[in-house]
Amino acid sequence: MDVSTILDPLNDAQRQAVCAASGNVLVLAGAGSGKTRVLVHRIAWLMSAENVSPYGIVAVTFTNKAAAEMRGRIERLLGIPPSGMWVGTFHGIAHRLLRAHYKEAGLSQNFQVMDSEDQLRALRRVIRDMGLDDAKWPAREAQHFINARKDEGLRPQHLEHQHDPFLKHMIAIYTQYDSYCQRTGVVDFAELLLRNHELWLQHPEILQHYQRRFKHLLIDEFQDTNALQYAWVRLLAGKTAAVFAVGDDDQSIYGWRGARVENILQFNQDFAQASSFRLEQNYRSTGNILNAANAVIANNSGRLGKTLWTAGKTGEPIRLYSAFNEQDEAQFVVDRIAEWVEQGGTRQECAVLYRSNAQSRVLEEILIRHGMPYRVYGGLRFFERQEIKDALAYLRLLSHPDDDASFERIINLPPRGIGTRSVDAVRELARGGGISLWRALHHSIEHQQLAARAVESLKQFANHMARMHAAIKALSLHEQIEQVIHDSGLIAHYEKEKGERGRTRIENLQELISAGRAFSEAPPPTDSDQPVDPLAMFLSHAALEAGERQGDEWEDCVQLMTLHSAKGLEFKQVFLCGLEEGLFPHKLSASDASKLEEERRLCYVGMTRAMECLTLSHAEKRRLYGEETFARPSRFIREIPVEFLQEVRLRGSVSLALPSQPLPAQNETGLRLGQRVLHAKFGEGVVLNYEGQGRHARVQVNFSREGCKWLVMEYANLKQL
DNA sequence: CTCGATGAGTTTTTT
DNA sequence: ACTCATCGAG
Repeated sequence: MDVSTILDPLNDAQRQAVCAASGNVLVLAGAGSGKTRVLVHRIAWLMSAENVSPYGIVAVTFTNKAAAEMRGRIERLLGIPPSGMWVGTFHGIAHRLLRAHYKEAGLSQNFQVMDSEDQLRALRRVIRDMGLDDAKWPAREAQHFINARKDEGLRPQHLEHQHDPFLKHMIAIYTQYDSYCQRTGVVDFAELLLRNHELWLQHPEILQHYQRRFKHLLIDEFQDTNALQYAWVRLLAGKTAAVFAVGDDDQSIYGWRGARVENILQFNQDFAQASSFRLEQNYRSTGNILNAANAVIANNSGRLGKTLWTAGKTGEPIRLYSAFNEQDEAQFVVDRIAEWVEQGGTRQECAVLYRSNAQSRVLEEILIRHGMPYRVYGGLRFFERQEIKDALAYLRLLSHPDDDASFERIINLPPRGIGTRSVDAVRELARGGGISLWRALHHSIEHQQLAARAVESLKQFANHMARMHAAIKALSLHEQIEQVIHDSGLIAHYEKEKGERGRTRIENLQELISAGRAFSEAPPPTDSDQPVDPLAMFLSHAALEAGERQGDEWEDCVQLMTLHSAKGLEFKQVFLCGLEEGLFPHKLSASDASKLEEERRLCYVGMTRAMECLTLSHAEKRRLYGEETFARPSRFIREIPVEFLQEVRLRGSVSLALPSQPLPAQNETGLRLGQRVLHAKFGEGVVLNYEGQGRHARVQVNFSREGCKWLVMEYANLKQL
């Protein structure tokens, strides 16, 4: 392949990164600077200029979408599918490895992957079985605790309770939960990675095999890696593989779920002789948008420091609208979109971004009133739907009878006269004998300790499952699914559900059959020498790749989504709504400087989604949790220099008469956000916010001892540290 | 088993 | 204000 095809479309900085001498490379790539492009071209470069076999390359991403996108772009660039190369998510790759080495990893051959909902149900079960009060020990909390520990690579035996009763319980639940998973042959998301990591540590020969094979590791969105993922990369890379990591510290918005930006800083120390490159030329946004975004993010401390620039147009100023309330705000946004469409734009070029999902409702109402089609991202995905999970539970139980969670889900669905009493009896038997519910079911039928009618129902269920098991044995995957959906009685069950809902449920179940057919036509690659059961693979696929959000993609729709889900996307028109203190930055992040910085990065991410036009809005009054709340405009608004802003005023009169009103000046307090200060009485603290000017200026300081306080500058007498 | 009352929680989300 | 899960009564 001609290298000019690879290098010609790149700018200097990109080309330098792509052609960097073989070794560890860190690319700091600002928003819209061609991050994925560099990754893809690097792979092509390795293959053509350095003669690296695709067999020796792994490329890791966070989402299935990103992995699919990358695979597609590699294929387009090379002209052939990159067979032999591993391109996938951390979890997808870990899953593939565990399937190949399930024995050494201590898993059963048909082990199943649990999604978060399954995990929560499992934890509820475990907590109840431990005889704990589930009101006092909420499963959610345990779920967070366990996932966070696993993401740090920690097992219960690594944890110390330090005589803290809370920790003591959490560790006990963690222990019980692990043994529940082991017993029933299920693995949660974090477990995939942790198990894989442990597999490598305990079986150096397996690790060596992969270290010898994979000479090049490429990692996307490196700022989002958590401690375990980082350790996983280090282990796989060993001393010899070359790691090519791409990320942007300014776009780290997942700290709250364990992502560690520090991994970027750590890179140069942990990966020998790493060279780093910066991509700062932006190809997406206008000059005004970039300058404004740069100004906002400049308020964060501890950045690696990048300044985006563009060779493109300055563009229009950023529009700012102060709405009276959230209806007014939504009305404004929808009117601007309507204008855009009138002038020949499309709706799908417009994105309305907000901090929290609850904000979509008012926007939707107004959009509906205008008859303007829209699409809300987020919400349930295909494989997460109730009816789909019901059908999958049948399939899982047939594929893996020890899967207690699936057993519990369908034992009385559709209702078949097996109530809590009977299930409790089966559960008791299972616990006493240390066996699965499925096996306990047969015992309880034989022992006849239950009422005759209950035993009869149990017997019928057991026979029913056995019949289905025999019936689907020789069938192809989609026939198996079809058979089970009908035989299980789920169709009949959901037909009874009245209205639209029942009908869509049935449609979804039909869709599941098609999903099965599509899956058998394009099965994922495997490495196991043993024959793999297509059903087991399909079930893992369903858990690992929950499928698309809602459809309607073909229609020209306005795009509604949270700032988090907008990461990685771009739109000509971006509307950033609800820029109010308390909402964005969110009040739950208000008392912690590092959380505030994450909010600011979120704002930066949102702003840099815009290509041509960015519109900001805030409402003076908003109904929140059923209460009218008044909020000041977000600090992020006044962090934008006024020369890039234009206030939009409606209702005719004022708009032309007054020049755009300057917003509260940049910083009248002489203090920097994040600045450490000393107060005579409250001690040391960090400046979080300020408002007003001159004598009336007030600052918000988070004191390490006294917590958050607003102080009047004139009297506070703060000393800078 | 289904229905309605009651109470808790309500930032962001992928795998 | 609204959703969602759980629980007791019919």
